[in-house]
Amino acid sequence: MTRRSAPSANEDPLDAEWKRSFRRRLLAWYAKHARDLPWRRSRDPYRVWVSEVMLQQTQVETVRPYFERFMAAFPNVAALAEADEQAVLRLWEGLGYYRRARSLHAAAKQVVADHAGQIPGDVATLLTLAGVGRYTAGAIVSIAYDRPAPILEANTIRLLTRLIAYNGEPTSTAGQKRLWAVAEELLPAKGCSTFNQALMELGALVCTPAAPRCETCPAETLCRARAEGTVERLAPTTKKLKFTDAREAAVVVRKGAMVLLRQCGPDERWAGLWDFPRFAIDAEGPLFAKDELRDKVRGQTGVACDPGALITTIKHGVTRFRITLECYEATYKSGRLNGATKWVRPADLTELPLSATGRKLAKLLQFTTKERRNKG
DNA sequence: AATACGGGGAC
DNA sequence: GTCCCAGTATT
Repeated sequence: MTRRSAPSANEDPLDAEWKRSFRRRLLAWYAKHARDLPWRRSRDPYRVWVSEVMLQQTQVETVRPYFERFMAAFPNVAALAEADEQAVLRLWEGLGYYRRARSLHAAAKQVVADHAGQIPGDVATLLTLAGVGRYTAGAIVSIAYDRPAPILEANTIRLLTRLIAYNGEPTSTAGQKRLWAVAEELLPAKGCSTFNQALMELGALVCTPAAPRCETCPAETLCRARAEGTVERLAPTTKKLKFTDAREAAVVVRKGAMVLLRQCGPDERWAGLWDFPRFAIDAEGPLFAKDELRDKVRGQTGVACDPGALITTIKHGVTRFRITLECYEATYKSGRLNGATKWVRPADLTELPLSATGRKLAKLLQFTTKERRNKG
């Protein structure tokens, strides 16, 4: 185990002149290097809020097109509050973490009902909104309202950890506490909107996880880790997770031109989204799975079917699972649908919000068996 | 303090 | 393949 120097050295108040210098250099750098991002074109609190929620654990380039579409469909908080949740989820499809979309929609209703349609401008009130945590609240207060509120997220955790050469675990409770304090201490009295965005931008473009561009960093001579030569030896700012393999089956039950879909319940993964009947399977391979498929489709939908050929196998990762999804054909035999289940024409699947694998399978259904084979 | 929650980009 | 991403809520 490597001996680290005493953490107490990291707890010292930051030098006032050092802080001024850091702020000045950071802002000068940002003035030159800020990216043109759609959510930076105005400080409308609604736009900032939507962008911040979309950006939670999601990369900027991934969010960009989603943000544009979402704002076109729901240009203000009233429009979002009045929207149908299915429409909101459909626009969120592919972005992941669908609870964000449901929370955002619920919070929009909260804002209309409890705050006269005005997005709150203080952290404490923002924290009462669904899906708004300490980071997002701080981001809205600082970026949209240009008022002092610290932020701490992936980019700035890494940046600040290096800047002060934090020698504990940045992901620990103590580490987070310290880094939030640093974020607050660095915050200028004025210009918090630009400052916080600049902090994140520097983390995203220069103070990167791998191969940070220290030679071009405006804070190079102020950075304690750079001075110590520990930039790439500090404790990681993210936790790694181990994957578990899982085998699942999805079943395309056909009844004439229709296929069977079910809506995921509020307490399961993909809550609110639709998917083909889908479940974990124990049996090995198509020849042995039929009885199990029949039983589980019936249990999940109330419908009896006759399972047939394997259509395709889809591999994908979701949260901590590495899933191998076997997709089977089946024909309807009998039985009535239970609650959240319905028959849908394949062409109409475009209107439903589906999981990524559900969408992949839905797209395949547009083709004949022979065309699918040719696609490999 | 640990875990659940998605999907895709970058290497 | 692995790592990571403008986190939040729940247990």
